[in-house]
Amino acid sequence: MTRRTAPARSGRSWPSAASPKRKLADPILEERAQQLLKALVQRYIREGQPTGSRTLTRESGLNLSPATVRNIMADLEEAGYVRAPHTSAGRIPTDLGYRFFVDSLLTVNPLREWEIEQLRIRLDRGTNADVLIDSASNLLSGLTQLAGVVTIPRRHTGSVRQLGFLPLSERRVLAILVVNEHEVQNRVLQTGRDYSGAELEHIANYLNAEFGGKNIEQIRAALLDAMHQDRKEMTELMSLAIEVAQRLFTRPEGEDEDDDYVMAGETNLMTFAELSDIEKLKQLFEAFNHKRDIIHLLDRCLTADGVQIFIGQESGYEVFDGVSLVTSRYQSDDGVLGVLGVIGPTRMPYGRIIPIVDVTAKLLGHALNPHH
Amino acid sequence: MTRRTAPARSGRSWPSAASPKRKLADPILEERAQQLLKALVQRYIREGQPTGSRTLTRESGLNLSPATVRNIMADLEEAGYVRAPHTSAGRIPTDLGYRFFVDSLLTVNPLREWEIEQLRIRLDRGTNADVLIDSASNLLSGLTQLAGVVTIPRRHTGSVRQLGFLPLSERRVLAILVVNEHEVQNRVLQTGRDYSGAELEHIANYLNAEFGGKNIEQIRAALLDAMHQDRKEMTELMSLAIEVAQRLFTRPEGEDEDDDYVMAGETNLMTFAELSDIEKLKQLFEAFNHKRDIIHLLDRCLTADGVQIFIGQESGYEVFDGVSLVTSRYQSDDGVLGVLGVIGPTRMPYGRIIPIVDVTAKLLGHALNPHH
DNA sequence: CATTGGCACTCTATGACCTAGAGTGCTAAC
DNA sequence: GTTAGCACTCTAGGTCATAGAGTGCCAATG
Repeated sequence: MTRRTAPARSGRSWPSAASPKRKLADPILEERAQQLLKALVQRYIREGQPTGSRTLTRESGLNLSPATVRNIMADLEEAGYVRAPHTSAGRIPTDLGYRFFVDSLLTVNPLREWEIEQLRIRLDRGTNADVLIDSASNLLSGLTQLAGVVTIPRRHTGSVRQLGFLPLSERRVLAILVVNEHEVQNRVLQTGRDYSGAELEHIANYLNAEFGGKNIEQIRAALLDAMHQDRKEMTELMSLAIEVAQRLFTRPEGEDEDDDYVMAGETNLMTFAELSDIEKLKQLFEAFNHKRDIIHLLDRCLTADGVQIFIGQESGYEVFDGVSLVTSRYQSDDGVLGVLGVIGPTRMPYGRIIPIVDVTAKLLGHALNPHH
Repeated sequence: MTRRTAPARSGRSWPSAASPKRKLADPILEERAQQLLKALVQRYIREGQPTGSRTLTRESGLNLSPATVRNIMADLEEAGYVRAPHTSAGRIPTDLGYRFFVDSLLTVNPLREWEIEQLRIRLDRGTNADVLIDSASNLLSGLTQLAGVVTIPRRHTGSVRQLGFLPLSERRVLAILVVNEHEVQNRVLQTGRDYSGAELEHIANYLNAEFGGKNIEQIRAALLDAMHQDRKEMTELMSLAIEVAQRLFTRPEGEDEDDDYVMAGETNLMTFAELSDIEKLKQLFEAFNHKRDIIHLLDRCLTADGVQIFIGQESGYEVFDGVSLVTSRYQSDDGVLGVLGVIGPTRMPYGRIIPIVDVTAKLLGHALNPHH
């Protein structure tokens, strides 16, 4: 199991030095406090209800009286790890409590070999990329009974395999770009003058020879170079080709935001008590539809390897109150392709979710490897 | 305003002959009953609460005592047009009541000229079809504060403008199909043997000459014809071309269901009291995600012109309990393209919704006309 | 001096009970 | 055929009492 890494902005650690008032500095007490916190979080994830000191003594395995537990809980509350919904309820974890739990207390249950095998079968190489993305998101949602989300790989990471043109009408040419073996992109170019079929074919040949196998970033760089060369040194064909390629690889205006994601199982979230507030639920679903914020959030996970977790409002978005996100980026041999993950109530079984996300990311990345 | 037509299976009319027990046969009473039903439905759409006899006397404009109204209401209840949630609440309309209301009692408020103008601006010709579809669905949802839905035009209605091939690797050829001026389809063909670029170009030329301008249905028919001709009579080129075209226009297996729709504003439905039952809401949203049933329902609207209305479970789907659908098909000069509409609680202001759907359908159809 | 038993206190959830109000159905009078 | 009157029903909402869970604090303890 890969080590879980905390998102950059919230990489908090247990405040052993920053003891708020009294005993938490004592290593023994601290150990006990951790055990209790662990028991509390686990139980809350299971039952969804506040837990009192009496129950906790039983559950934690520690040999302590309820009174002692009460003292410790008071400390934990002061430190911000737990809170009481009202005076005479038990305690429940805060976001900070969950954070400490997933960073330091969590024991992960790895998937069984046959479960991985199941996943592997359903994420088979050689299937169309779009279908794979869909499958992955459905698998995530199906296995976890939460919402699954997978970002669609960015276009410009793929390498161009082939390039062709098709004259449409005067001054309009359809450019076809085959990326990554299977993926096809089309773009209609308005040209300054007519091009004959033969001309287009020559241009295509030239560009294929020049740029075949490179990825779009590289091609852009090469084009920039070519621009700065003296036109005199080029054949007419070359400069024509460069001009066309320029139009082709310069992203049209509004289209720079081609990021998108696929989500499945959102409806699973409707059954959770913590989201039964319909207004909140509505706002969450609106965020899903809006996509921009979610994309932004997911993009933040592109930088770090391994499984990452956003707990509640840590993400910075209000709608994520009570909601957590477990993600991992997925990558093929060509590099990072995107991010996938699971969205659910903060009270989710992390020990099960994390390996699912982890393995799915790896298998999806593998399945998207360019064929040889 | 176009006349609203009832869906085929529910084209009920007022049972003037089938009077259940007593006075409904009397034309005067019938008239009054209708007026009362109208007042009841209108008020319920506005207020969302059961209405009693006293209120109804005031609201209906009729000069009757509450006691008389009570009698009439009892008749209407027996006939199935209204019902009482409990003994001492007022009455609310049943699905049947709504049906009669929209078929015979409804007065539609046409849109103001400037409202139409607004719509026209936002559904401008010359925009990309996908963007238009999105806009339409957003407009529907925005204007009505309900969920807007637009089916994506079926592929095979468009006419093929151009056709080209791009050799990928040995035995794999990318076929490019330009349909309807702007829309591009790609398909990878696994071929039995290698084809040279020149061969492919010849084939493309032949097929373009043969099939350019025809729509996909026509092409399939032509291909079927060609199949039955004696092979001996064809040049090798022709038979090659036919073979390739066969593969190209024969829809791959699982892909026959390429129907799809775009929905916007589903979240608007979450605020309605009649859907506050979270389990029901969940099922409805699952139906939206599932798509198949919804598509099937929308497809039923393809056959009839004008605005159509499905009220509650009339549609035959349980999830539509308490939910109605107002639709219209939209069409360009080339024929019917698809269906659009609004989904909302049965208690929706039909008088406003109907013209919105009607006008949007017309404008969208117009905007999707092939350019000249 | 950390731990614990004891105790007073607080807060919630639940159910019983009551009442006001809205609306009905029926009957008898008009 | 219509209506006034009346007994009846049902709900929404409020009050009240109670049981139960859990706390915080204090004084006792090993």
